[in-house]
Amino acid sequence: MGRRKIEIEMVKDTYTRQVTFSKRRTGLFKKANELSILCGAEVVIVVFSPGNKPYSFGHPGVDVVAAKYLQQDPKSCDSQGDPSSDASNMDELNLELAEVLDQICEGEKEAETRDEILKQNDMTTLSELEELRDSYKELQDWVKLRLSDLKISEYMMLLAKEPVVGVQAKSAKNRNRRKN
Amino acid sequence: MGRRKIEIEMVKDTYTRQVTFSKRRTGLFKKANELSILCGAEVVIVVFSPGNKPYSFGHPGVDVVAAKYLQQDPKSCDSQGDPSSDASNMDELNLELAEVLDQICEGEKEAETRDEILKQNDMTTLSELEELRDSYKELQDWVKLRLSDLKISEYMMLLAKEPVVGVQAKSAKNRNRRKN
DNA sequence: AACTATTTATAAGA
DNA sequence: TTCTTATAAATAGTT
Repeated sequence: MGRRKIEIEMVKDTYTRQVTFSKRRTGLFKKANELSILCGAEVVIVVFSPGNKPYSFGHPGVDVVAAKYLQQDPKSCDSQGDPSSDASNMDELNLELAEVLDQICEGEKEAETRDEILKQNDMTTLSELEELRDSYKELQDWVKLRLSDLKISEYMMLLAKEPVVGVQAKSAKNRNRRKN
Repeated sequence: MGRRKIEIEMVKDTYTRQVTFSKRRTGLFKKANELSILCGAEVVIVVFSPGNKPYSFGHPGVDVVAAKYLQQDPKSCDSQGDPSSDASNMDELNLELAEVLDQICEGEKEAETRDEILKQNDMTTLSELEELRDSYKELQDWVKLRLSDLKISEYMMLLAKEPVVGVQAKSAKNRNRRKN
């Protein structure tokens, strides 16, 4: 949308890239603001500049949006990546969070199914006992795996920055992944 | 940018508002994608439609960018659209998250303890069976509770441009979905 | 879902 | 960085 048409690819010149970022970030936030007003929509944006500086936009208060987001069923969330060209790779990345949440929901359902089975059986034979033990261990493994993933990918980075009383040392121990 | 100029204010007609939302959300995500490619920037967007459906965009990935954002010094973040932010409360958020993390670690340790016990016993008596069952159910409950916390923590971090007071470790109560 | 008259965003230049 | 402006891109109203 300027004097010349440009290809959508990394701007090579550093200076030009900075300028482009500033202009387009401004434009993006403006669009977000208009969207929220025109449609009564709630929007949150977080952007990192090429120089790794963070910028954010939020309307209305982020906490309000957060509260709402928490009440959604993860499966109902649409997630979009590159709207035009080679989107396949990015769509995958976009769906990361949703997939994790999906797994969580599935795991919950599985656990309840097992629970139901337990209620209906008398569990007096040894074979059943072993089945139970297997389920139990399976559940444990699932918990450990999921916990490790989430902790490492989300929590540790948070805690790394600003020291949190008492927890850092403890969590550091558990940081070692249990070998997959 | 259309046949006529419009004022930036809530579109009154419901249908028109829906259409406008769809068009503009698409445009917003496209712009975000272009920004990320042109400038090598990282972007995360979360939007709620007027019908309260959530949509999200993220490059390279929602969780990655969110985690990175939280690494930053809150005070260095530019914020637009909601100027009423105060980074000093970030500590509180961190503390809440720390509590959750703490509980997770403890629970994990408990689980491992149980695992050890299981390995050392032969589990042939009925009483032991019942113990196992109790442990199993306890673990399940723990998972359900902890999972809720994780979800909340995750989202809070995603959306935590502003410190959100009270990432309750007990908010699991409010999260009764999947009831079968 | 398409179409297009206009408005809006912005690339290059200053 | 800020402004100017020619041009590309987005989109409001229409079909």
